[in-house]
Amino acid sequence: MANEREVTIYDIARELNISATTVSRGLQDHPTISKKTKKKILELADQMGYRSNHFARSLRNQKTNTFGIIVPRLNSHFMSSVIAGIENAANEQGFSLLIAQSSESSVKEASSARTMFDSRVDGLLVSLAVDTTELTHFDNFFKKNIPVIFFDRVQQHESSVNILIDNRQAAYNATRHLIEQGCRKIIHITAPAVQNVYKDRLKGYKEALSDHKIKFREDYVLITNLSQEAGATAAQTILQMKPMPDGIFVANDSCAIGCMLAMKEQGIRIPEDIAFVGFNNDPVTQVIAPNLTTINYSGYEMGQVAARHLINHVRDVSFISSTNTIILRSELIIRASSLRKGSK
Amino acid sequence: MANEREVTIYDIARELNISATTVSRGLQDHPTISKKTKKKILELADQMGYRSNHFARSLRNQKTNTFGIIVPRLNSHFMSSVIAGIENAANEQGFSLLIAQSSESSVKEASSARTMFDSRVDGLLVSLAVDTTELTHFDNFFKKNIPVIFFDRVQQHESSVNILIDNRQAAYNATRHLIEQGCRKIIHITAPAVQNVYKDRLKGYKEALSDHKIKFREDYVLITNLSQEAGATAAQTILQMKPMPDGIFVANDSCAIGCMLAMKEQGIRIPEDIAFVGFNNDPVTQVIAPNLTTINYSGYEMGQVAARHLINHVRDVSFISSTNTIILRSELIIRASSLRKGSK
DNA sequence: TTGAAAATTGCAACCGATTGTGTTATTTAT
DNA sequence: ATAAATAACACAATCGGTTGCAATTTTCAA
Repeated sequence: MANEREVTIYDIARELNISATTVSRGLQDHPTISKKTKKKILELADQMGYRSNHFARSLRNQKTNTFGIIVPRLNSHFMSSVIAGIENAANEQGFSLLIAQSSESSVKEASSARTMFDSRVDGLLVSLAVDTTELTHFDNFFKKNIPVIFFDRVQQHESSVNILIDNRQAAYNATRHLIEQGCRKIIHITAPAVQNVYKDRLKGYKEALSDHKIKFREDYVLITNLSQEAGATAAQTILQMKPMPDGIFVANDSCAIGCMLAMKEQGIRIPEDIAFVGFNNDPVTQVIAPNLTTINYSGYEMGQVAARHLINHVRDVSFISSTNTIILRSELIIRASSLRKGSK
Repeated sequence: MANEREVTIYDIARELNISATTVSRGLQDHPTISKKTKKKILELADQMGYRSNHFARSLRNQKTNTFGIIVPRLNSHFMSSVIAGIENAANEQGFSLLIAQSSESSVKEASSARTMFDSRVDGLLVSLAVDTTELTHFDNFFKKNIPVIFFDRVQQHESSVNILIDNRQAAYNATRHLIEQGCRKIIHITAPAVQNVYKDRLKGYKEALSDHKIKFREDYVLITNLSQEAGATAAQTILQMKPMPDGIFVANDSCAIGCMLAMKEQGIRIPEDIAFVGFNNDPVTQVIAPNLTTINYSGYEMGQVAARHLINHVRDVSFISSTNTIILRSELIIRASSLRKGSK
């Protein structure tokens, strides 16, 4: 079972009695090679089982045909949808993916970025860790003009594109929905306003309140890490408030779930006592009783859009990088957790 | 913002008035280079911001320092844990990861394998798609002696290693638990016995029945695709059985959940009317009411073990490949979905 | 038939790192 | 002090493909 040597363009050239140059050009469909020669090359290449050597090509071209992806975690429905979308668009165009997770740590994020940089990826797709406050660890990329696209959890940077939803509007709709269901004392559970995902959601929440003449209360905003456990902890805090709040808008589903479970355990009725709205439309929202009202948006699509944009950017040198932000659609999905009988 | 040229070993060599050979060897900590020279090289390299060129090195070494991973889906808690584990072990040793998902299609799996092959990964970690019946699409790897490790969803192959849990035993324990809870008419919902994960679970189920003098009934085994929707469909089938079964062992959690939800909707009480046991210990098992009894095993660990094994295999030429199968620990976690009051 | 434009194809350098072999400098032994 | 052994480093070929420019062949109008 000895390793047979790989077939190279030189082997093909020798066989055909032409130069490696011609083979190389023939394989690339270069216009100066005659159709006849091209055909011969292609056929023989196929027959001999030729496969191009990425490294030789990358070494010469200074291009890798690989994108790096850095996400906080892989294990959410949303993120794996995004990756599926990216994969779909990237594979279609012959790009490979190098994937890393930051585990919500900006330190790990920086180290992954470094790895990606050293791997010479042609572009980077990033959703930021929750504690990432600045983007200096991407400076390498910016300096070398390697395109970086941020999605979902983004931050403004002059030389990169952001792809996300209108978090302010989505949060506004969520909050307004709670208000329309008769809620007046509405809690907002979210993460530190470092990421503007959360900043914007808070803004939307505030605006909805204000538009309905409900006074914003600082103590109604609970800052957590949005984990399921954090939801349970928040529940304890909320249950001790007097008077008891009657609505909760949580900035993600799993935290909302944690909160709901803890409340249910205390005998709180949902939505009668407290109505809930989450964010992301994770499948678990349809497992919990009552089903969780939430904001839905397509990770798959976001991934596709991000990848396609990146591909365009890489392919087209003259790509007009005036695009700064791309906003995708999102919608409120109303389920039992927020539907109060006898309301309005 | 012009792209500055990369620093190469030649630049370092010129600066230090030594040869590139020495720089290369110095960087590799080669024994024939004096400590003094090494130190100088390392320092200057660092100072000049040198980073080694993967491609040049790969081209020369015929090694990529990259592993390929192919999994059915990324969006399960289990799989993302596995990947986290792999990432942890691989990064530690300086390996990069190329990740692809087969979406449970052996066709996509084959195409991903091809991509990985063309990318010249040094090794492959695979969890098979549910409909993969043969491994010919990995022949390329086998032929070239590129190590392939299968995990969780495995198939026997003379030249590859399998890493998994004892599915037969786990299923046996799950079924025995149901029997001990007083169940006598126990359904098993699973996938086609193409993957021996499912074959073994079925075997364990049968053995537990037989050991407790319960007759195995062919019609109590429901073959599905194990999706949540399939669980709901299965529920309808089961509800029409007379007499009604009193226990269900499902080969994964999300299908179990789908089934439970559909049953609850029909007013079936769990576990009083029907007891449930799932498989995987997905977080959602602790969201559903009642919480789902399930089989727990660590994806993270499985990933680490798989990656470490692969690294050893790649590093050590003389690695004794007598290892064929590695079995990891698993355990039954008993929760409310199967705990019947008043039973034994 | 001839000369020039157009169409094809080849030469050779280059991308950056690695390594077998040879060379020079330094020790050690005699 | 001199031969022999050892340490430290350099030469040059190699991995496989790409590309500017030159060389050759074909085509076609005059």
